[in-house]
Amino acid sequence: MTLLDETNGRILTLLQQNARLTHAQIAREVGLTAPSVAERIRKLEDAGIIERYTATLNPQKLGYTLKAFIHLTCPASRYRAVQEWAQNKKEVREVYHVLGQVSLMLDVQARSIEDLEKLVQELSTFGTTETTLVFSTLMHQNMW
Amino acid sequence: MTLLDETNGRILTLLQQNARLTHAQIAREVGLTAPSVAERIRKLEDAGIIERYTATLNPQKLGYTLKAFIHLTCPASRYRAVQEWAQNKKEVREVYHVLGQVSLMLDVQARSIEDLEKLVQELSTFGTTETTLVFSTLMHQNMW
DNA sequence: GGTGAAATCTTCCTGGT
DNA sequence: ACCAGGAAGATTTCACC
Repeated sequence: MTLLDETNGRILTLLQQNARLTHAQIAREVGLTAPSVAERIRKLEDAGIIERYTATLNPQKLGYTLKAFIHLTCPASRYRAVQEWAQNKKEVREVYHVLGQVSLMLDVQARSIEDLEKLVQELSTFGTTETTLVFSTLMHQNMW
Repeated sequence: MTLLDETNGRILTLLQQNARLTHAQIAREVGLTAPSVAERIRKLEDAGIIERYTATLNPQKLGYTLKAFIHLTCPASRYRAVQEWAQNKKEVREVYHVLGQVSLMLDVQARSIEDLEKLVQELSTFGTTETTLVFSTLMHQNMW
């Protein structure tokens, strides 16, 4: 068996849709037994294809009503400082190092416009920022 | 009990770190019994705070060696067409509707530069594009 | 790689405080 | 809201193909 055959593809799709499915439930879907599904999943984990299992929370319900991307242009020597600053901010979801004039891109969420303003102000100490506010997410796709 | 007390916060943190933890394991961590943890999780799900449980796959291991954001400026009347196009593309992870001159922002992955070029070319039929290639992800933060 | 069966653990349900 | 106990079901391990 190759690690990315049809059956494992279906297992990956199922686990992306619901990571708490039991091996028995998955086994029924793909036409195998539970131990055999468990073995396949273990190999996918060992190979690093499955990185982790995570619960996705609803930002709105936690008070984060705004989502934005902040492009930060700053010297590479400040990257570490930005990263350390970001570590303590629940508002910062991800920090990307990107190619081009803009050097860092931050995926952020905020509880209010004032909250967002504060983030941008603090980031301004590192370099120049450009903020793109998100209206809505039109689509989300699974990986497999 | 309020739905977002200290205990539920810890449960949410644990489930974000590993969505496949058993109720018994979580119960040991937070000092409760399994049925009581199960009840709390059920309420968090019902309230929509927990949206879903998902397996996170490693894009690299699936052949997606490139990550990029594509900003697409196009008339609002084309949004639906873009969305339909994106639906059939495994390369497109998310589509955001954003404020400003740029109207849509696509989070994409590609297997090669040629693959990325093809995406950009196809998107060009909807409007003007600007692509930001991602070097690396410096940080990822949990929500709670 | 896969199965089937036994031992162990988890979950689900009920009833009690 | 939480706990305890028991039934039902899931996981894990192992011998076998």
